[in-house]
This record gives sequence, structure tokens and C-alpha cells, in this order.
Amino acid sequence: MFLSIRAAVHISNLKTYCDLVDTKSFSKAARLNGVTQSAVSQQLKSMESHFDMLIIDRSQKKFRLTPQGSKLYSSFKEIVRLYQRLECDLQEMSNVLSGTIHVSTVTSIGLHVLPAYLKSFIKEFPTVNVRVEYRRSNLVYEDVQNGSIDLGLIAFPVKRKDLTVIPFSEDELVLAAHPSNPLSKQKTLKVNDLHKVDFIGFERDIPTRQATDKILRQAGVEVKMAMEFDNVETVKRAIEINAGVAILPASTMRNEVQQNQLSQLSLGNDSFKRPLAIIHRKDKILNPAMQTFIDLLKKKS
Amino acid sequence: MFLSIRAAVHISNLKTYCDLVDTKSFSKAARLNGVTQSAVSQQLKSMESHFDMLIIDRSQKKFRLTPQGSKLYSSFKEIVRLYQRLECDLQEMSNVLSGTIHVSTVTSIGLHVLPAYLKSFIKEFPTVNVRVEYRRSNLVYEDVQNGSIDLGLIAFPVKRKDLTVIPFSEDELVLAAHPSNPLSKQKTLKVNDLHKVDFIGFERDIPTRQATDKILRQAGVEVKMAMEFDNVETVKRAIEINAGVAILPASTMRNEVQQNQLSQLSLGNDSFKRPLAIIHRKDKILNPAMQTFIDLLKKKS
DNA sequence: TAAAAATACTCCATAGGTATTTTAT
DNA sequence: ATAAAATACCTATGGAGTATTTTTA
Repeated sequence: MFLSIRAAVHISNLKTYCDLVDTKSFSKAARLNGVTQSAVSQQLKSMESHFDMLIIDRSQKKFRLTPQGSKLYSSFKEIVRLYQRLECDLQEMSNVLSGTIHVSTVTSIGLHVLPAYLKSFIKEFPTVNVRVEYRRSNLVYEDVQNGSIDLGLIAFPVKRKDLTVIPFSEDELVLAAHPSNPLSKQKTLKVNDLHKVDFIGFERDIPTRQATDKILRQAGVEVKMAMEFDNVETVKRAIEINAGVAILPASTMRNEVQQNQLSQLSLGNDSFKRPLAIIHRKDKILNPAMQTFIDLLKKKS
Repeated sequence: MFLSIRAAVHISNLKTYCDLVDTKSFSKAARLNGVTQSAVSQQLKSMESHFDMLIIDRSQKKFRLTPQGSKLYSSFKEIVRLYQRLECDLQEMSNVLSGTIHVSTVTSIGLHVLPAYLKSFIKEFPTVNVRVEYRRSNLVYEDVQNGSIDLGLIAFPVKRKDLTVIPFSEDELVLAAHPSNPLSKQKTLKVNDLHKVDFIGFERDIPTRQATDKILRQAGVEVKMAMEFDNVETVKRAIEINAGVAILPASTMRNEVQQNQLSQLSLGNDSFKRPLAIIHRKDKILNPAMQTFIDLLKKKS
């Protein structure tokens, strides 16, 4: 009736506002919440008129919160957190897992490791909706960090403040070569055998590339970098035309090996591993579905 | 985008839901939040469909919360509390008092004590909107308790669980008589002088009536109860036609005494007092305007 | 001058009102 | 039989989209 709580304040607006403050960007906050920049702008405006105060000082060059603005921020953050926790608790109570899990994964994992897990997961929990985004490593980190997705799958995890890393599996790194390639003839292979060989690698900013570089460097081996690609599929296609050899995760080439399009060669005794991990924001509230998903990945390995 | 927080959940709905649970009544919750019963019903329904679960089991006779329903309740209560606290903090920061104070007062206080305070309050804080409801004592308590108003003003405060009582003033209880009444001739008066006298009182459920009864009883005095009314104004009118005398708070008859329509006689040395107090719900979050209002009442006395 | 934010304008979904029916005591 | 809650129906509103202008870096 006369209660000031009578206001056009939608819970989802609070979340958007928090993102706005976090990102200091209307358009980013908009993207994070699946609305347009215009909407965010209007939301803020209506909040300012509702509370009858300036929230963000946009007069100067810099995005600057007023004292009221930061008070709002901290309260809203708390409320959003409570609300999200509530949602998780409710899901838990309903004891039928549901909801959506939004996963962003490096293509190699997404294409060659994830499917097996995914299959048993959706079989057991058909009510859960898993969305998979296939992206480059750095973008996976970015997605996770800015909160646009729930879980990330990456190789060679690097620790970051405000990220939780959950290792869940390892892949063996092996040599991939065309069946007709001389190297394929050898029964055993050592890294040294790769000296001066035509080599196909990932682009330099991709962790697996950095790992293979290190392997070669430590063995004192120099290769002729013939081609560089940003994903494993293209690398395999290049090997298939015998443009060179590559060091790849074994899991990514099973099909081609089976069909004799590629040869897989173990790299000596000291076999090299590619550790895989799940990442998520430290402050992320994992709902039961996500938790179960994580548990499955950890268990199966 | 895919976030479950994306929901038609208005902050004010949370408050309404809490009231619904508290009162176990759709219509009461509706009244408390200035909407129709229909709206409350629809809100609940849409919440149930949104969370896809039963919240209130209305199948049986009794209003019964599901486990999910009570989980919702506790979380919503926390959120509402956070939000209300936020609003207060914001008001405080804006350092111009504003908002609305909703006061429910016993008529005698509202008509004869409050105006002086009110005058200086609205002079000092013209931006604050004070609404006054004039009601019978028990209804003031009720209003306060069910949260439909912020502050209550009553005499002879009684302690109640979940109510805070703030004494702020005292009124002297005096004898009111028609100027032509024999009693008015006496220079001093003792309670005993009222023996067998025609008496006009408040109705039995009114605290001041109970107080005067006690005064008379303790003095062993019996009066002839000629008339009973539920408010002081009518009592005074009855005295003016000389239907009897009454014991009234001095403050309520100043005007009539001045204009010689009533005589005021002190009741002996052991003057009787009527304590006045402000009441509010213990869990009420007092915004700065209310706090200031209370401080003013306390200070002036 | 290019990106980000604000604004103008429009549209549609929905929240909530009135009126009524259904249900429970 | 009566009070409370649910439902049917309708309308107004305000939230958000598109398109555009304005701002600022």
C-alpha cells in the first residue's frame, strides 16, 4: 500500500546491475544477461529515477559509482547470491536434476573426450539441458571468468585468482603421422627422432602447443614448423595430406587411426601427458546438476 | 540468457509471499500489500509454475506449506530484509529525510497530543509524508502487529512479544465536569468525592477506562456509570450536557476548559498519570524518518 | 572516427484489476 | 450459508527491442 518496497525492481535487474558494475560496461552487462545494451541503459535510468538519486556518474570520462551506487551494488550482490543459492536448494529438494548447464570447451576436449561423458550423463539425467560451446582455450577462460558460462573444459590448466580448477583426466600425447611417413615404420619412437622433421603444430597461444614446444626443447630437438592451426581437426587434415607430423592427444585421433588414415606412435617410455581440467568461477554457485556433471567427469576418468 | 535467474520475480512479490505465509490468508496478504486477493492468488500461481513445484498445499482444509514453500519463505524473508535495510541506508545517505511514516493512533493522542509534535516535525522535515490513522486502542495494536502501519501511539502500553514499546510522555488524569456541576465548586477534590456520582466513562475495553476503574476501585469509590463511549470527544459532549462527570487526560480538554465549557479539577495530591508510548514491531526496520520522528516525541516531552 | 551509451519510438507480454464461479467450513 | 480462494476475462503499462542520435576517447 504505502510501502516503499512497491517498486519496479525485478530480481533479474539486480543481477544485471551487478554485472554492469563488475564490467563497467553497459554492453557487456547486456550480453551477460541476454538483453540489449538499450535495456541495461533503461534499467539503470529507471532505477535512478525510482530511488531518485544518481547511481553512476557518467558525466566524466570514467565510469564512476556514486556512494549510493556502491551501496546498491553490495546489497544487490548479496540478494542475488541468496536468490541463486535458493534456486540451487530448490533443485536439490525436487530431487529430479534439471536446469541447464552451459559448458564452454576447447574443441579437442569437446569433440573427443566430452562425448563419452555426455552420453552417459544425458542418459542418466535426461531432464538436464547441456549446452556446449566449442571455443579456443583463451576464450574458454574468458567465458568462465566473465560468467557467461558455467563450466569450462581446458587442457594444461593454469591457476588464476577467482577460478577453481578441477583436474579430471589425462590424455597421452603421441605422435601422429601419415601411414606412409617413414616415421610410421619405426616400432618405437623417441623424441629425438623428430629432429628436423616437418612438423604441424597448434598456434602459439594454445596451451598444447606450448606443451609440445617444451617437450621438444627439453629433448633439444628442433623441428621444421610447416603449418600452424588453431584446432586439432585441421591439424589432422594436414597430416593426412602428409604435410608433416604432429604431437597430438591420443584421444583426438582414435577414429583416424582405426580407419588407417593416421598412424599413432608412442613417444618413448617417458610418455607425455596432457592434463585436462574443469574450471569455474570460485564464486559460482554450482547447482546440483552442475555438481553431478563434475562428479561424473571426475569419476569416469 | 540461459540463467535461471531470468524470472518474473518482482521484489515486491517476495514481500507479499512472506505476508501470505505469515497471515495464512490471501486476502490479508493482499491488503497488507495494497493489491487485490486476485493478484496474490495469481502471483502464487505464477511462482509455482515458474519454479515448477507446489508451494502451498491448498488441497486440504488447512493452509499448509510444502518443504519448498518454507525454503522459499526463509530465503525471501532474508532478501526482503536486506532490501528494506538497503532502502533505509540509502535514505540515510541522501541526508534529506523523506518517505512516508504511517502512524496509527488512539484518537485522544492523535487529536490532542500529536498535533503539537506533528507541527514541528513537518516544519523541520517537510519532505516527509506523515499519514495518521485515528483508531481504537486494540486496532492500533493490531495495525502495528500485522505490519500495515509503521508506528502506533497508545496510552497505558502493554508489553507484547514482538512489539517494541517506547514511552514518550505522560498525561495527567483529571476530573472533567460541567461548570455548573456542584463538584466544580470545590477548590480541592479527592477521589472519594466521586462516590455515587453520575459518571461517564470509556467503554470497558479501552485502557484508560481500565485505569480509571482501578483508581476508583482502589479508593473504594463506586460511581453510577451513566454513559459509556469509545472516544474522548463524545465523552466531553456528554459532560457538556451535564450527564455526569468523567476522569480524562488533561490534554484532551484544554480547549473546552479555556472556553469554559468544561471544568477541570485536579484529583488530589496523588495525581494520576496516563503514560503514553510509541509502539512498533520489533522486527521493523525503522528508516531515518521514523527514527527522527520517534526521537522528536521522546525529546519534546 | 569508431565504439559505447543515450534516446525515440514501438510493440507486446503480463501483471493486476473487476466480476464471477468454485471451494471449503 | 458465507467467507475465502480460484478463475475468466480484459486492459494498461512498462520493459525491452530496433533504429538512431549523441557522446567520448
